[in-house]
Amino acid sequence: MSKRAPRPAPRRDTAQRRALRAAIEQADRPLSPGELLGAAQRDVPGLGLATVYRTVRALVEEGWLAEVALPGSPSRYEQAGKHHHHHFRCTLCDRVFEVDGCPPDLRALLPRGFRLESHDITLTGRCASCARRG
Amino acid sequence: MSKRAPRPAPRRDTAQRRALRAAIEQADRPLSPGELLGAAQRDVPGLGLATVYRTVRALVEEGWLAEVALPGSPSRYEQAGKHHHHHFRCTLCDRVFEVDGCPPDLRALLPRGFRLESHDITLTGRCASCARRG
DNA sequence: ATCGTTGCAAATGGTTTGCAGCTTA
DNA sequence: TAAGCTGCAAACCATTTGCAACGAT
Repeated sequence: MSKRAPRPAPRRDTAQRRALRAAIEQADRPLSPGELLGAAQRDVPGLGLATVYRTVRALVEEGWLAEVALPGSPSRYEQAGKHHHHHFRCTLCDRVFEVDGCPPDLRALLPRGFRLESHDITLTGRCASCARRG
Repeated sequence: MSKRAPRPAPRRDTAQRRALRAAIEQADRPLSPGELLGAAQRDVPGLGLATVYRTVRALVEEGWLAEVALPGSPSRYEQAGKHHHHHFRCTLCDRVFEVDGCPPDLRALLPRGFRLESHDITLTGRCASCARRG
């Protein structure tokens, strides 16, 4: 039998990874790679975008981070393991926020014979601060 | 006052555009640029991908075509003007299908102060033919 | 001293644009 | 003919990868 992917190589504890984990833990919303870069560069000024992508990928594989894929906008990332929820994207500031709750009966929308595995709901509009200003 | 975008330049009726419109009209589901290229090349073998993108954009601006943006997958395109609906993407064949209906009360999910402008729901799983086969 | 990790730059994949020639009107 | 179109190749943007230097263990 073929060998299973043996478990991602052991990880080292570097300043870059510590800074990225901290940025995610301190964020109150999912962050894009660019936002992560900016936040983590406060701790590690030389940090490069490639490292952000590599670390994000490693943290996702590790199960610590979750990708938030959005229609027509680059993915954001948030800590994994939260309860089921969806997202809101502000058309003005382009920030993404978590929203609680989920409509029931989504399975009822399915055409006959289709098998539902998951679903994504993205609300779009103005976040509270942008609604106030504009 | 500044001049409004004056209405997209007049359009010419070319074989490429006829082929693309026909492909969209005959499709029973939203198509990706690649799918459109394949379909339209049956009529216009020399058709290039750049022309597909340019034409798609023109048809969208014209209001005849609608973009179907999806989380983590390139956009598909469908005729505009259909009644409100959402989409299903098959994880096996990667085709996208229209699904009717829409859960009520989405506004109830909004955090306080947020203003809702639109929403997208993407269901994911196996389409009928892929569910059967696998 | 290893060997994973990093930054930089080059490579991707999907999409857009510049340009010279072609075509519609 | 003139302007809009088209195909091709180069440019773009977000993301990934090759590689030599770096640094955690």
